[in-house]
Order: sequence, then C-alpha cells, then structure tokens
Amino acid sequence: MGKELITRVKGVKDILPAQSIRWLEVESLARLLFSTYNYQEIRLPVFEKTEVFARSIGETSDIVEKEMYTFQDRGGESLTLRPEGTASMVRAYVENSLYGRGGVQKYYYLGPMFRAERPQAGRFRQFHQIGAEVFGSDDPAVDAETILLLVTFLTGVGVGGLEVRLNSLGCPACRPSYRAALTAFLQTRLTRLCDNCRGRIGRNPLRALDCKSPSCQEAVKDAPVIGDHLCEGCRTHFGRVRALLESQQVAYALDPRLVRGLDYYTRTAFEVTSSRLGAQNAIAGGGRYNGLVEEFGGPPTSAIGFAVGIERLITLLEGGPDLEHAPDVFVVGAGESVLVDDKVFEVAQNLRVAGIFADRAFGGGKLKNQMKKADKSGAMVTVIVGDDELTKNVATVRIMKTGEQHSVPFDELAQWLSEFVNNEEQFEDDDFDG
RNA sequence: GUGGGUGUAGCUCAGCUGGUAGAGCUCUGGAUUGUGGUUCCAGCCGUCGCGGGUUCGAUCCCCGUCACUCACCCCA
Repeated sequence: MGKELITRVKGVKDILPAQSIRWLEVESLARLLFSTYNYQEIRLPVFEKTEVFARSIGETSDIVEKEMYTFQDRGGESLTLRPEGTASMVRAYVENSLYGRGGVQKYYYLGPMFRAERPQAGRFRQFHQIGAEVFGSDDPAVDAETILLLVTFLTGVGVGGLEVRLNSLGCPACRPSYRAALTAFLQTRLTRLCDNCRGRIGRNPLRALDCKSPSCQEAVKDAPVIGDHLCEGCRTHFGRVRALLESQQVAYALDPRLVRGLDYYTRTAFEVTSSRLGAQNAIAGGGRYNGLVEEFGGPPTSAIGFAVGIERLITLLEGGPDLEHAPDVFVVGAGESVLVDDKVFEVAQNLRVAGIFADRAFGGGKLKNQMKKADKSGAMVTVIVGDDELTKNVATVRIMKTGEQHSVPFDELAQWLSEFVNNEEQFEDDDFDG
C-alpha cells in the first residue's frame, strides 16, 4: 500500500484461477476434438513482419487501417503483433513448404491475438482464438466438415442457443460481376449511406451490406444478392456444402449480407453468433480463402478455416459453479518441535511423489489454526502429524466431511490415502451421473 | 476517434436539499489443555479516483482530468 499501483494495460485481462480452469477445459477439448478430425497443432509466433497482415487481410479492412499494433524493431523493420491467425498460418504453410507433403493438410493453432480497438463487452486488445485451417482441397465436403467440426466443438464445450449463418462470396470468376452490380446499385442511393460506406464504395462495396448503421441497412435492403450472381461452379459448390450440413442436421441460416471483414475470403463464408453476448455477438467466424496461399508465393492452393473467440466462448459458459482446484489432502502439524516440522515436510513430499494432490499448513501455530487452514483449503482429508503421532509412528487421518479419524502408519499413508481418494472420486462421479 | 454510465475499506455496496463516513462479507485474535466448518465476542483496514473552483465548511454542487465500463465503427 502507499506506492502507486501499476495496472494492466487497457483492454487486457488477468485470467484468474476461477476462470483459468474453464480455459483449460476448453483448450483440452479443442485439442482432443481437433485431433479426432486429424488436425495437428502449429505453434505460430505472436508477431510477424507487418506485410504478412497488410497484404493478406486487405488494405481497406479496419484491422489494417487502424487496429494493428505495429512497431519498429531495432533494425528498423516494421513488425506487428498478430491481429488474427490465418495470415501467419498461410505464411508458415508456404515458408515451410508444407504443400510439399501433398494431399490435404489440416492444422490448428491457439493463442493470443492483438487489436488496438476500444475495449467493450466481449472485445479486448488482447484476446484469444482457437483456429483451424485446411489446405489443399476445394471439395465442398471440406467446407461442410470444417463447419461441422466448429459446431461440434461449440456444443461439446456446452454452449447452446447458437446461430450459424452461411453465405457464398463467389470467386474471382463471378464476384466482379456482382461487385459491379452492387456498386451501380449503391451509386443510386449514395445519399442514404453513412460516410463510412460512401467512402468504401470504390474500394470495397461489399462492406456496405454488413454495415450496422440503420440508414445503410435500409438502403441495402433490396440490393442485388450475391447468390444471383454466382457462377455455375460456385453455385454447385455451395449447394453441396449446404446439402452435407443438412445431412448432419446442422441448423444454419442463409445470410446474403454476410461478407466478413477480411478481404481474402472466397466462396463459403460463415459466422456463429449468440444473442447472449451483447453487441459483439460473433463467437466464431471463418470461410474459404482459395487465393491466399498463392498470394504468399505458394502454389495455387485451396484453403478454408475458422477462428473461435475464447473469451466470448467462456462468457457463454459462465454461470456454473466456480470450481477452483482444491488439494485432496492437507497436512498439518501439532506441536512446535522441529521433529514435527520435519515430518510434515516429509509427509507432504511423500504424498505428492505418490501422485496425491496435497498441500500443507505453513507458518506453524496452534493446531486449531492449522485446522482452519485445512478447512479453507477445501481438502477432503487432513493428515495430522504431532508428538503423539511421532511416538506411535502413525498419522492421524481426519475425513473432513464426517469428522471420523483413522490412525494410519506413516509407511502405509500414501497407499491408504490414494485408495481413499480414488474411492471418493469414484463415488462422486457415480453420484453425479445419478 | 465519438457518445452515455460509473469511480466511497481487500470484495459488494449505503451515505437523507453540502457539516470531514458506515453495513455486510473477507481477514486477524479470542470463547481453558492437540482438532476445522455453525454461533458469540473483539479488532485491523479509507488522502470518499486525482486536480482546481464555489462555500464558514464538500464524499455529496461546478469545471477539468484520469481510470473503468457500455455503445458507435468493426470484429473473435
């Protein structure tokens, strides 16, 4: 106290134990499930040369225009804290010649992303994503499988009430004609568009469809729809994606306005939203980006991917009990002698080596106070080591819930406790199922 | 970058047209000798975000500033 507090940077969070447990659960499930679909992890750097993002995400995107954490390193090179994962993934795919392995490659990543935006509910300057990318196939089954993985993951971690929105953005063959039609349409209602969209018409007219400004939404209500402009290839591709999703009862809504903020998307685009999230309601988003690998100097390679926002996912999981980890066993000492202190130290260590989650009282004091610490720790069993125990060479084991106590020889203690703990956990699981 | 809301003990908050602050929880100690959770008793903790102004006097009024928060833009 007294010294001026050093606080965290705006828009970042400390994830405390009550929450970090959930994070661990979410990440573990992701790893397991993604592996089930034959994805492998790639650990990417959190910063890259600025061109990696500037080139791929699109110069006109908000991310590149105003949201990147860009700085010069000591050599004067411009570097950027990654605002998303796909660009790094593609860079790594090309740089490591992963296309040389042939066939379809599936990778996932997980970690922090950085965007210099004004924070608000569900939006942070450092946030975390779990992302998946598939390279090497334009088969609509890949699109469907990818979306299915996403949906399976989200329901698997326990979030409900989600909406999947789906659209096709066309390809270099058909998008230009749509873009022209849309631009012509927007020109006729210039006055009704917001400043932002008016400025974007020439550079990226599709974004007007996505704009949340009421006047824009009204203005684009009967704008041309991309679906009417898809080429034969894109049309059949999209139809197949939908059919496959339907075959697995994946509920989705077609949304011709879904264009996504990043420029690299082609064909399939999708987003998962929840009405329980506030204004920033997208929990995951993704799409196909068939031109990006080539853009990075690789061979022409079809690819598709998605990213899930972990913070937003966790928000939807909140409300359950706060389960902080508690040790199974807590060791206390009765008596001030060094012998007791030594024995407590030894017992705690022996239990841990035996694989038992154990902690102990520190700082000595009366048994009563140490029992309070034992209680507060949440441990189900307390091991009492005192002068009496030392002379008899047995530990006193107290079951906290019932208050019953047992005398257990020290050399049998680890065995006794691990059996007891296993039985209790078994019992709790059975109880839980019932 | 723009707008709204909030800023009082570790936490959640109270504080009536302005008279320099409380409550609950937490925490610490105690209720006789080696036994926790309940109960009872006692105790600690505040530059009322910061700076200025009005006033005899401001936590409460005014101005500024900072922080947090929500929303716009956009996205995870």
